[in-house]
Amino acid sequence: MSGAAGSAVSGADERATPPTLLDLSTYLLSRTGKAARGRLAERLAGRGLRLWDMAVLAALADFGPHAQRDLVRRLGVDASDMAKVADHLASAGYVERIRDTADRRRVSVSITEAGRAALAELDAEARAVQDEVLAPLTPEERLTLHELLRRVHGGLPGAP
Amino acid sequence: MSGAAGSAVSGADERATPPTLLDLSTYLLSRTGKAARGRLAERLAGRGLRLWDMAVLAALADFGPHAQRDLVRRLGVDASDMAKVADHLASAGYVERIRDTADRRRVSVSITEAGRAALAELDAEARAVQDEVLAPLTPEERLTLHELLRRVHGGLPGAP
DNA sequence: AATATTAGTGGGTCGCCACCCACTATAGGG
DNA sequence: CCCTATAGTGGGTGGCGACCCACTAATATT
Repeated sequence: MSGAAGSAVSGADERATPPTLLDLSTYLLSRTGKAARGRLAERLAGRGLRLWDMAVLAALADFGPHAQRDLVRRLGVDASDMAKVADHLASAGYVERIRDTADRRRVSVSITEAGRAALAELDAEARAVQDEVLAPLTPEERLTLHELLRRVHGGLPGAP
Repeated sequence: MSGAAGSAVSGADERATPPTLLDLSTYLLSRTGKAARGRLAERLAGRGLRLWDMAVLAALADFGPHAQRDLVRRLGVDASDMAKVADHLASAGYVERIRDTADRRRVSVSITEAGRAALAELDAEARAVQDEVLAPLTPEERLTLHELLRRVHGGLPGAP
């Protein structure tokens, strides 16, 4: 090959990301976020679960039983999709659905012991992913990052 | 409603995100990243472009002409998809494709003036999104975040 | 009692993304 | 030359996430 035609690209940094992109926090956020999401999703998939499943379990564990419509509001999912997630979690034995006796249209969803156990494991998985992804940072830096991200997250539509 | 059935959820924080999730940097990263990605994609779509188009333009602007296979290696896309992106960019007049005379299998892709102009605009869009998403942070904090993300990004597979 | 509203379900669409395969054209090594 | 490898292309697949609509059951409204 040698010098060959008009193709530049010296060869050393053949795989380097364009600085134009690296200078964009937007890009970095999107890229690292995707990596985090992807890896977590992969691990959850190993257990037959998806990200929404974990979110629902977390909501139930943190705030107690919800009517499905409340889960919908809290998590911002489509009601129809929520029904499917609830169905899936129920068939896995992680949540229990019972008709609300006061308003029989409603279905109250609550987490089971198995669900709590599963959530604990999912949480561990998430932290493992975190350790992978944030490997280049010191513990203090991770804290800093976490706090900054929390503020950014708080500014997004759908979180006070 | 009153006490009613098992439904807890006091009512005030009905839309709050579960702390179990908020405590995970993984989650925050994924969430904020998705927001950034989504908004940028939305803006690019307004110009008939996608994220990969921008990445390719950036690579060409930053490193000069590439054979398609080099773009594939640098950006980690599938060769087949790269062909489509190149095709799309060419038909928009943002890149020029010429057969490499030395190795006629190769197609050398280079950015055009129109392409550079477009990239500049895309960059501006990206920065606008950045301002939106990072609104809660001070300029110094944004810098800190950027640096941390850069380090994290550097640790991901595909960037030395 | 008639009507409107709400909760949950089932079913389907659409766009995106990543991936894979078959195929052509060219190049290079024995 | 023959055979293998490489560059690019076209076409197609499968998963996923978001969304939307039609429908039932139950509740509120008047």
